[in-house]
Amino acid sequence: MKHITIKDVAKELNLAVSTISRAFNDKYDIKPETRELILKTAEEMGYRPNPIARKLIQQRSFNVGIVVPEFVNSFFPEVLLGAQEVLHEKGYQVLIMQSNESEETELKNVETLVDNMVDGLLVSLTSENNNNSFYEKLLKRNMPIVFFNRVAENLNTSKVVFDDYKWAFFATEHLIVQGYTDIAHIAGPKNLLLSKERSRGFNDAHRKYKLTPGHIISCGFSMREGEELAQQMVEEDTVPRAIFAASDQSAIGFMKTLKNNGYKIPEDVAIVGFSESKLAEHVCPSLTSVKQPTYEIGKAAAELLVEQINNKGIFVPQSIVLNGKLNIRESSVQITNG
Amino acid sequence: MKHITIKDVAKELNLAVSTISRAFNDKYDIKPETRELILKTAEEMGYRPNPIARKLIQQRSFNVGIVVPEFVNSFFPEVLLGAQEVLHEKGYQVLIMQSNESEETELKNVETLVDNMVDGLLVSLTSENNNNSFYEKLLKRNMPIVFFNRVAENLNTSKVVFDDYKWAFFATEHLIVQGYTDIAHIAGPKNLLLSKERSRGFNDAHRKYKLTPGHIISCGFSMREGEELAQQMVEEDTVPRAIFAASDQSAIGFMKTLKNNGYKIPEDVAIVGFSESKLAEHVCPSLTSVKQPTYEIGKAAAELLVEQINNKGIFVPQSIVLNGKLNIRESSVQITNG
DNA sequence: GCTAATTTCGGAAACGTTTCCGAAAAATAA
DNA sequence: TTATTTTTCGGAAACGTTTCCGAAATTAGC
Repeated sequence: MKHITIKDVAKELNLAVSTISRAFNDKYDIKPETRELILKTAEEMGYRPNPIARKLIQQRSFNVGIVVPEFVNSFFPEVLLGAQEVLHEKGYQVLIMQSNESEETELKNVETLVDNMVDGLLVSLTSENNNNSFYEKLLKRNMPIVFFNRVAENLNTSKVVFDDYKWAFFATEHLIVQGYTDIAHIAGPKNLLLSKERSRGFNDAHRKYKLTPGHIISCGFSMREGEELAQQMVEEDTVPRAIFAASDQSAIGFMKTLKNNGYKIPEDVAIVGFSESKLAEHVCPSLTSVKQPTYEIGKAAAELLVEQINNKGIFVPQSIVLNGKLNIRESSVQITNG
Repeated sequence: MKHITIKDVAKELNLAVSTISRAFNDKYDIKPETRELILKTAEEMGYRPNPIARKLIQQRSFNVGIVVPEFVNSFFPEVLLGAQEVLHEKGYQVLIMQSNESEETELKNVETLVDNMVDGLLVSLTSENNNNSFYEKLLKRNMPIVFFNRVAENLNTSKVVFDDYKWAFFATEHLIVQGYTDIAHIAGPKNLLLSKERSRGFNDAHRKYKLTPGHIISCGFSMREGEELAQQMVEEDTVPRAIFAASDQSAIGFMKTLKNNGYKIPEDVAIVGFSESKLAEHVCPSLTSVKQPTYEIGKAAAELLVEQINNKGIFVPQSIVLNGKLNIRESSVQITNG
């Protein structure tokens, strides 16, 4: 690929490169007519300023990087949509990388993005995450970073999270109110803050009703892991009367295996999930789930980031906590009650 | 963000920058000991060669750009996973952009990527696509591009596609064989080649059994559009006995609206989808669908691309056609037959 | 020990921009 | 008109690399 450069335009018009540059950068020490002329012939020649060279000289790129742990489920893509909208609006291009739930590739992704001089970073941690010294270093060097959804507790920067505690509480309460007392919690990966928060909500809901909380079983977010857990419980005959799962995926996997083993949902066991995946509404029976404001998470995170970028790293870290909604569906409604 | 540069390392060791550069580029005109020394102190100082400067001088980036029309459904993310695997293996970093099914942002995305000096492009067109002169120009300038899944007929470059014709044929045949004769086809967006191929398969399957093909109704890929279509058919009382939809999303939307209007699936109308979304297996009733080899599509496309990159644009365009599988489920099995 | 061949390194140009400084040109003031 | 201010533009340095060319240092050949 041969790129047309500013020099080509300068030669064509018999002007200095600095003049061409001025025409493109809207500086006011250029005569309007020459500016028009330059812009016109540049357009004709197919010239576009090379952002690589621009980055090098300006030390800023108007690119921001986003790192997500995965994107085969619709959750993160939806967040990305929100982030992308505000970032495009403010003139940033968005570079997306995904870590495949591996901390190692997560770090590589961040390094690539930093090396490519992104102006800021939006990141959601992998479930493997347990060492944040890398992020600490970046933050010390004034790299604007905001974490979203899967955040690290001890990092001193802006974050936008969902109110996991509250909605785990409500989801559990929904089961309790319907008369269930034997409720187990399929928790998320241990090192994630959101797993802890959801477990805490689960426990506190029990406390409110003076019940002793049921088992909390740590589990991954995937459907497969939900299936395996269910299989194990079926074999050990320890299937509880109700389940509150930390993800829709594990909830659905769990439900599927239960159905295959002759259990009826919700008659035999009631299930509620978390995160409102696309599946929840369409699964049989449809799955009660907590809906997170995905799009808004992305928007909020992006807005905090541009603020950080504009303030060149001097800022007060903010934490935004967003609200959700419990969508009650078939999988958790007590039918055989009276 | 202050970056540590090659000059800093040179100063620290009292060497010329060119020497430092040699140490990092494995050239053989450097003494092994000094090389070791340089690498060690560079590591200590936290120096990493700036890829921006590198791109500028080398005119290549070891980045490839991928642009997809959307990624809230799992199809494209899965393709991306495959592409990413082979590209990482070959030393490329992957920059992902999504076009939101808008041709305008698709073009902007491609421009951004080109401006950022990606070495090659993997693209899947938006459903709006109807003008490929931009891609033609790029190809003339020797930009390596391979299209996948949603390709343009008239562009002279490598493509990897699914055998849409064949599997649309099989899917339709599956319905015919079970005794259905009144089959409608919910087709995809008109300007997409894959829509035409799927319609052609639909027609030819009818021909094989000497049946006159049913209605072909053009429709988007989304669930909402499937719902709207169904609603309209219900009101006009033109609901056929069987449906072959060009996407799972539209199939599921269609099915949902039908169910809400008292139709029974598959007793009243049989449905088969296309693309094997995550939903197909979990929906009620579960949806018969054609499974595409998403991961393999990504891998094949990526391999063709690196080949093009290595051959610097001098290559013979290849078209790879991949095979699939029909997953037969509840939504299409004729029960009330005897 | 001397020349010749080889290895190892430094200097400088280049990539495509932006930006600073100063000079030329134009506009204004006297 | 001349002097002064303002506008408009050109030249050159800078960003952080790589790469070419040549010079110094080392090794080999005799």
